Amino acid sequence: MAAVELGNSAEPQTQAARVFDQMRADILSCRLMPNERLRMEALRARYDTGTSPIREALMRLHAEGHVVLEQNKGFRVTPVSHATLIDLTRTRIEIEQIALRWSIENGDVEWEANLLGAFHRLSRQPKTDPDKPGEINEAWRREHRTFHNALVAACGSPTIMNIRSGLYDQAERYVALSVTSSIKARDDVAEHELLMNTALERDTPGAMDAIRAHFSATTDKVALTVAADGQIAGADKEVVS
Amino acid sequence: MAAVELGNSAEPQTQAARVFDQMRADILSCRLMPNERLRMEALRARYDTGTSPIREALMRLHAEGHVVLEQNKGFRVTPVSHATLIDLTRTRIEIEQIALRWSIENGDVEWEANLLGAFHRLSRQPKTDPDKPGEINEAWRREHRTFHNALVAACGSPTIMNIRSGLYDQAERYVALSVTSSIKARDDVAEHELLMNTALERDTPGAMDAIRAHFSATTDKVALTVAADGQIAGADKEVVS
DNA sequence: ATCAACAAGATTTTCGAAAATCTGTTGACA
DNA sequence: TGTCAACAGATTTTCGAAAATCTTGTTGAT
Repeated sequence: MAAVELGNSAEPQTQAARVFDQMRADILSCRLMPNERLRMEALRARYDTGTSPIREALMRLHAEGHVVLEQNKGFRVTPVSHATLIDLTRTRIEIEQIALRWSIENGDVEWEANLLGAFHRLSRQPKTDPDKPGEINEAWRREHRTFHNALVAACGSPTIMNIRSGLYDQAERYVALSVTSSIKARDDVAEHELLMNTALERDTPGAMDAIRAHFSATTDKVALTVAADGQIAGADKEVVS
Repeated sequence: MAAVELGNSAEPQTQAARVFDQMRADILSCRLMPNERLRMEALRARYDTGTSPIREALMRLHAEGHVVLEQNKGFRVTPVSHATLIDLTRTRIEIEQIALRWSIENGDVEWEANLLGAFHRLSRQPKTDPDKPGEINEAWRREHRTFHNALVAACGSPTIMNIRSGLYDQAERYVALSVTSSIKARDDVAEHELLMNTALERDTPGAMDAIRAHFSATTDKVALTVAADGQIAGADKEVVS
C-alpha cells in the first residue's frame, strides 16, 4: 500500500495542504487577481479536489489575510489599495529594522558567511527574465527572498520572523502587480550591497537607514501601478480555469 | 431543528465562525490546556456540530498559531514554553512601542478623552474576582484590554494593530496560566497611570520606557508559573467535555 | 530476549449530496 | 409609475458516511 513515500520534496501531504500551497502561490503571484471572486465550483475544478479541502485552504488563507470572506457570500482575493500599500511599507520598515538590529547583535561568523553567499548569488542573477522581457526572473525572485532572509537570519526571534514573513508575502503581491510596468532602472545591487556591508560592519544606524531607503524605493516604484483611489485593472473578474 | 435564532448580539453567524470564536476563547483562557490533544469526536460533542465546521475552525486557529497540527495525527493546543514567553514579550515590547509612538504623534482630543475614560474605568475595577478570590476578575480583564487598546488606538496603522492584537492574544494564554498563582502585589494602577500620562504629555521617550517596564513586570510574574524547561502541569490530557 | 512484520482498532481526511442562505427578477398593488 | 413581496436560480454551508492513514498490541523468527 506504500505510496510514493520517497523524497521528491514533500509528497505525503494532505489535500488541503496542497491546495493551500498552490492557491497561496497563485494569489501572491496574482494569477488570482486581487478582489477576484473565488467560487467553490470553479476552485474544485481548478485544483481537482473536493469542497472540504478547498474550504479548509480558504479558511487558512483567510486567517493569513490573503482572502476575505463575507457570510454566505463566499470568498474573494483580498483587494489591494494604495492606502494598504503605504501602511504595509511603513510597518515593514519598522519590523525589518527590529529584525536586522537583533541580527546584527547576535550574528556570528556563520551568519556572515551565508549573507555574503546570498548576496553573491543575487548579484549574478538578472532581474528580468532573459526569455520573456517585461516579466520578472523567477530565479531572481527566489534569490532576492533568500538574501533578505539571510540578512535577518540571526535575529533569534521566531515571533518577529513570523511577522516578517507574513508581511513579505503581502508585499510580494503588490510587486507582482507592478511587474508589467518598467522593471529596469534603479540600482538594486548597490542597495543590497549597502545593506550587507552596514550589517557586516555592525553599523546599526547605517543599516537602519539602508533598510528604510531600500523599502521606500521599492514601494515608490510599485505604488505607481496601484491607482491612488481604487482597484487594479483586471480585477473583479471570475476564476480563470 | 430551529436553533436559538434570537438576536443576543451577533447570532446570524455561520457554524464554523461560532465554533472558531468559542474554541479560541477556550484556548486563550486555558479551558483547553496547552498541548492538549483535540480529537474530532470530542470536539464535535463539545461544540455540538459536524466535522466540517470543527475542521474549519481548527484550520483558522492553526493559521493564527493557537493550535498546531501534525499530518494525520490531528490537532493540539499550541504548547507553551519559557523560551516562547520570553520571545513573545521581547517582541511585544517592540511592537507596542511602535504603536504607541505613532499613536502619540497622531492622537487628537477624542483619543485623549477615550484614554482618560478607559483608565478611569480600569482603576475602579478590582483585579481579583470578589466572589472567587484567586481567580481574575473577568470585568477587569475586559477593561484592561480596553485600556491598552485605547492607548494605541490613534496609531493609524491597521497592519500594526493586527499584529498587536495577535500578540496580545498569545500573551493572554500565559496570563491565564498564572492566575492560580498569586495575583495580588504589584501596583498595576500606578503603571497604567504612568503609561497614560506620558502618552497624554506626548513624552515619547518616557512612554517607551513605561511600556518596557510594564510588559517586563507582567512577564516576570507569569514566567514563574511556566517551568523553565518544559510543560505546564495538567497538560497532555484529553478534551474534557 | 530482541526485533520486525502483521492485523485490529482508532482517528483523521475526503467526498457528494442535502439543507440553508443569498441575489436578482417578475408581477401585483397602491 | 414606484414600491414591495414572493419566486426561481445560483451559491454557500453543513452533514454523515466512506476512504485513507496512523497507532497499538500480538505473533513469529532470529
